[in-house]
Amino acid sequence: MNDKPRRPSMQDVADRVGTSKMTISRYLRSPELVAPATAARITQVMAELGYIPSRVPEMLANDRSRAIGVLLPSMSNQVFSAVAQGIEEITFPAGYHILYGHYGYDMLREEQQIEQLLSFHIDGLLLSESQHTERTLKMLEVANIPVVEMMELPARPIDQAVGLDHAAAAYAMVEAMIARGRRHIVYLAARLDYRTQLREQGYRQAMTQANLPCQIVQTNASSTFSLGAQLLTQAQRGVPEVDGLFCTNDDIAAGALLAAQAQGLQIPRDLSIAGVNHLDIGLALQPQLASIMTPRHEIGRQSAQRLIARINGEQIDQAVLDLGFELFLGGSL
Amino acid sequence: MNDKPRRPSMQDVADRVGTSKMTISRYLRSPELVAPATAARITQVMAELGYIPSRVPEMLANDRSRAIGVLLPSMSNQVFSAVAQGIEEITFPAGYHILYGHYGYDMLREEQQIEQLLSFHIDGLLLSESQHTERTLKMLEVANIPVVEMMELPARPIDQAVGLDHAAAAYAMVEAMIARGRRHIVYLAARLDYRTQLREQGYRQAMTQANLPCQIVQTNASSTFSLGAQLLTQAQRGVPEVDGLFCTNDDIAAGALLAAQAQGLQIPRDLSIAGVNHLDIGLALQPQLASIMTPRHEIGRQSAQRLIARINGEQIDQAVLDLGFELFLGGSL
DNA sequence: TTGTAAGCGTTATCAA
DNA sequence: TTGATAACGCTTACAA
Repeated sequence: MNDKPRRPSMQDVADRVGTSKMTISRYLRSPELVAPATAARITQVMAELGYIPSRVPEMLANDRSRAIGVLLPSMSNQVFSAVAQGIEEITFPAGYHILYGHYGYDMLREEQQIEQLLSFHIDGLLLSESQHTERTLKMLEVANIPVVEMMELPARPIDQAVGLDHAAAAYAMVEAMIARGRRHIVYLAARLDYRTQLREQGYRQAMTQANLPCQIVQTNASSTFSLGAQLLTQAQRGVPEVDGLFCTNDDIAAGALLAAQAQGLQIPRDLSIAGVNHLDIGLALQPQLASIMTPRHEIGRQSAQRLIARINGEQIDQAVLDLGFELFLGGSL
Repeated sequence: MNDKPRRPSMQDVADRVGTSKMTISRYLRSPELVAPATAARITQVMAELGYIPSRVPEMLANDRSRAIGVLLPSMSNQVFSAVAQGIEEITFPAGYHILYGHYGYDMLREEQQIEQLLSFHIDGLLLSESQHTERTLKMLEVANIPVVEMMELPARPIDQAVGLDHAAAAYAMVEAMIARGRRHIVYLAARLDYRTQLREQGYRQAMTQANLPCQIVQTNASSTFSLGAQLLTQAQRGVPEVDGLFCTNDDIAAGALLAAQAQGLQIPRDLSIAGVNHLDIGLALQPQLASIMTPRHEIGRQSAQRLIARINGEQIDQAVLDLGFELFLGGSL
């Protein structure tokens, strides 16, 4: 009942040219092996028909798709769009197509997405997380494709990892706040993913080391500017003497800063505020927001580079690559 | 030379179970047709091997992938992540996998991405733009798959369109500013995509109708908060008496608002500011940012619904669906 | 309840 | 310089 016309195939091109499909195939990979006259006819017919080669047979025959799966936690995170840009700077010239998926910071959805991507026979996989379900690990083991876990530095990576030490970064920032005389620093945490937890470790370590009490305000809600305002209020209620906020990201930090200013507080005189990732919003604020600068673009590039190297069968020297971080102190400390 | 072990196939499962692969295939589609004992063995072996079915043969045999391509302009735009969420609310229960691509607001990259997606035999395509290259149109015609153009209301859609009237929305907002006594309203435009141009039309129409001069400050740079600050400065230089800013999006508007406040200006007393999309940042500002509320989530849902209907061979009643908009006046007018 | 054979679009291999 | 054939993993149609 479905008499939908099929898209033109290599055979259709061959028929019109008056040759076998093998000649068309050959022309596409090594045009110099085809007689110039034939080649000319082929180009013409392909344009006429709007022929687009199918990658599907290659997937079937060689288990190779020239596609790389990339799983991002969200589709509206500037950090990960920078990672994606870094990835494509490497993969595009190398002739790979990227299949993106997102999983909303949810291990189970990550698992489903990986299953989907594997059913498309991807040649390699870039993940934005270092925590996975059992079944994810099993699937990746069986699929036997190169994998790079981005962002963190897992003790035992699936295959390779490229990232930075989030606990150390948090530690450094909180230490800088303490050095400026802040004593009642509260950690504002949202969307309790693993990186948020790592930052909590760094925060706790810095505070404990300075003999200061740890005060954490957290929620599972996802980060927004408004949430930053809410968390500020909660912090002030729980810790009236609060004089510093270390926020798990810049959205929370910016929201808290704007809300504090709306209350009439002077930043940083009355309250120090720091975020993570050094996004553009921090530069638009007055004072500029202190934040941790993360090498996200380079994480994307290095991850893609190392993934493609492994796809090509090269050995890896070191399984985990630490790309470090820097502090931007701005004017809010 | 490449003795990489292949991923387990249906045949591998069959061998271990001691049956033919047909029985495995049958078990996967209609378990009730397989003897319970056999079924039990199959489940067990599939788990042992970590078997994941390949969609590739189906693509080859039936030209059907159960995958839908979605092209977004960027991977860090909250508007489009809401669209994507709306899409998946429909496609996930319907059993479709989404293949995302992004094209950086560039028609040529859109063309390349479409070619890639078609090579994966997608069953349908959702686009975020209504302007395309000639070759894109040709490819889509030949591919003969359903297409929905999201966001705008093209006069002659490729197939179907779901969106809103951006010119009318801009007109309404500028009219509201004029009604509040603003006379020197400048349009701040960044990333000169088609929607930015449509908004310019609306702006011009409202200003002309009120016998006011049109003043436009534009740049091809992509929107950031800092850019909003820069464009404000440019506007002030070009139009010293400026008393209103209509901005092509909330990022620009928020950046301009913060910069204006840093200059000591009172919003809205000295300057009215409005944006587009009603993002969370606008609610965190003081005063809250006037903005155009766009039904992006619903655009995603409706687009997906209508695409799947067409994939299933249903007829379309109306080719273009207008989902409207509302104004949020906030406190910045 | 289970099995056999053919075919989807392309390329590697071998032959002409 | 070009062509014939087999193979990739799975499903449909048919047979047992």
